[in-house]
Amino acid sequence: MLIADDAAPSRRTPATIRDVALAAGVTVGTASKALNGRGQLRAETRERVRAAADRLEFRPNDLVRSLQRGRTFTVGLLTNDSFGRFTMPLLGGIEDALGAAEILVFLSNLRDDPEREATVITSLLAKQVDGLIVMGRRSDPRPPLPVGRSRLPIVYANSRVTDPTALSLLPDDVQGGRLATEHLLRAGRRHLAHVTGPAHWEAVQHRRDGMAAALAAHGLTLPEERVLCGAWTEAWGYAAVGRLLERDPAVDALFCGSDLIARGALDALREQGRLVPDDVAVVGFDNWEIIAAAARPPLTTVDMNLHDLGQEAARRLLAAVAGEVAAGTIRLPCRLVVRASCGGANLAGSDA
Amino acid sequence: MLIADDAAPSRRTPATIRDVALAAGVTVGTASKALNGRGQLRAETRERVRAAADRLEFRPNDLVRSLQRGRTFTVGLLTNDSFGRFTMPLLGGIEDALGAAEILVFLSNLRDDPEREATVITSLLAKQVDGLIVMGRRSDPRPPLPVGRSRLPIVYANSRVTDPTALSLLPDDVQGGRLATEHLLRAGRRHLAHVTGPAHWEAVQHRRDGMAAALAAHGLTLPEERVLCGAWTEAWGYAAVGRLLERDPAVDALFCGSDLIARGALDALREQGRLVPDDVAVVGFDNWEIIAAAARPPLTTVDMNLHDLGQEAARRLLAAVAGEVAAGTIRLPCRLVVRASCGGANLAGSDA
DNA sequence: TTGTACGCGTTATCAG
DNA sequence: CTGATAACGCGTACAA
Repeated sequence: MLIADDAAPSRRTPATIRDVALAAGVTVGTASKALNGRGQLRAETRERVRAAADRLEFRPNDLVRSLQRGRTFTVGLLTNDSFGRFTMPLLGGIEDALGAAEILVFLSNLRDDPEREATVITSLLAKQVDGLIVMGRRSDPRPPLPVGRSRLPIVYANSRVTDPTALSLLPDDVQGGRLATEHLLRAGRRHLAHVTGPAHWEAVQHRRDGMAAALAAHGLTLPEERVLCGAWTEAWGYAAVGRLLERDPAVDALFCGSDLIARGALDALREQGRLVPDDVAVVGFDNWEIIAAAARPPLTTVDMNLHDLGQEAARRLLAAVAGEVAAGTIRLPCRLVVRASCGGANLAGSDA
Repeated sequence: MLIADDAAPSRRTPATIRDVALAAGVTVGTASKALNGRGQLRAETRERVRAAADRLEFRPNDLVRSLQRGRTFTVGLLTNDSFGRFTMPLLGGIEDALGAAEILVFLSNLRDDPEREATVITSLLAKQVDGLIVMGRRSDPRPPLPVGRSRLPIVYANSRVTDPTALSLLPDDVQGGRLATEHLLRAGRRHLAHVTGPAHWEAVQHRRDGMAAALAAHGLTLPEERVLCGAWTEAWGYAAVGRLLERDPAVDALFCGSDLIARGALDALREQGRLVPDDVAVVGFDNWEIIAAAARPPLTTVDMNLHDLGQEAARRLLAAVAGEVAAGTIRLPCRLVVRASCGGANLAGSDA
């Protein structure tokens, strides 16, 4: 039964090392050595094998390599961000850090569906991914991933977990809030207000804390009534500014919890006849490029450096794969992107 | 040297079927049968094996299965869309169609970098993906993917290719343009204008053609000067409306080539004191939810059904994997999402 | 310098 | 009913 298969080099099925060996007139073992530069081979033989491999477009099957090495050079990226505006920059950073290592990323949108989550994780485990990077909501900490006893390295990126032994990377929202506020102060503003997202979000609290701290450093306070918590939407930004200006017309600067909120705020300000930045300076948060740059005026905003965060997450994951253990929460600094909504770019520079 | 390994069930390394067999006191082959429901086994044996597998949290290694079956149950998704607003809905659809089959998606952002493209494709091929779905710019057709002679099934989704033997799925922009225009006509408008993206984009031409066709069906024409081609940006939408109203104040309806353009247009209209939808009705394109819904007024717009397109792409890919051959360009219908920018929703209904 | 044989984890076939 | 063995594609000691 085990007659050697048809000698015809059928192009339908990808060439295996056997085909190459056959074509080069050597055995499989020799072909392997020739292609991997191992062992002692006559240069002529090596060349002959290489030529055959080229001709046949031979590509070593990574499944086998993975099987042998016990590593697949793949990682899973789990997200719940259906719009992708957080996923894509992260993915970019991850790919940058992983690309060099020729590691590929399985991306799956869990859509907050625990059932999907379970099946996807099962598949990912079966496919022997080297590790997992988990993104998620940043409001309530999510339960640790149900990976059973598997030793799979996991990094939580831009998401919180209830597991203290887990490693998670988050933007430093406190510092981000400080950054925005200091910029506003440098612009000479003294009556700052804050329009932001739902109060229970940790990020909301942190950004506010950062703002308060920066103000305190200048002998200023952030009165309760100048902090408006609502939703992460344009509509809320618009509505909030209406209320704010009504009860506190002296406000000369606005720190918004997101670019979308800032867009709404800018609209409201314009309609109320307040000039930005002359009357009111505005800083956003997210640096959602396509939104912030198109604002009128273009929005100065805080960038969470998600690309870098992705890179760092991937590096940490690689380290974990290599056996390094780490736990806890790491905060990565944000960065201010100066556009026009706070006045000339001349105030930039003296950032941390 | 080949002493059977330490009997201690070390938890560090995932359990293999050998561990299970050992624990259940059977051979590997029997264990396999027990777990897969194959062959004739005594119920007691089957149960014993299952119990052992459970206890050890045994998970079959997909690498091996893939190796044997010649299929990995993975596909690659290649994109250049760095914002992810087209990628994510597509990914959603793809996962929906693939999820049932327990297929996972490698996502890679090529970033229009041919070098990256080459290495990623090499990796993907090495990892033996079952197929590829390629997204890309829809302006100039991209060259076919450099996959050599490999028989890898490829579907181009929301992107054009120069290869006539390839299969590509695109939104039906002509129909989309018609949809938008008919809606405007139903609203009683007769002086329509079109503000859209760069003239050389095929999508721009198609949407315009659809618009012209719908108008023609009502005995109307689309004069050259009421079509403004520019960029896919808010700023262009804003600027275009300025020009348009100046030279043609009678315009009572605007079909915009994208939601972003529409946002810019809405801003300009508001500032010129034109009421939307009373004075001018506006329809956008993309249904970029977060942008369109937050517009003032909320934007009626054409949805490209990218989720469905993703699903269909995945199904086609699966069919191709199964041996079915297909080529050509398939256009999938768009859908109108009615919000407030054209007046009451009462005009909806009689769509194709 | 090259060939042989084994192992990676699993399934399937065939023998017992 | 269960066990042994080949095979998937490749790398690698070890033998020749």
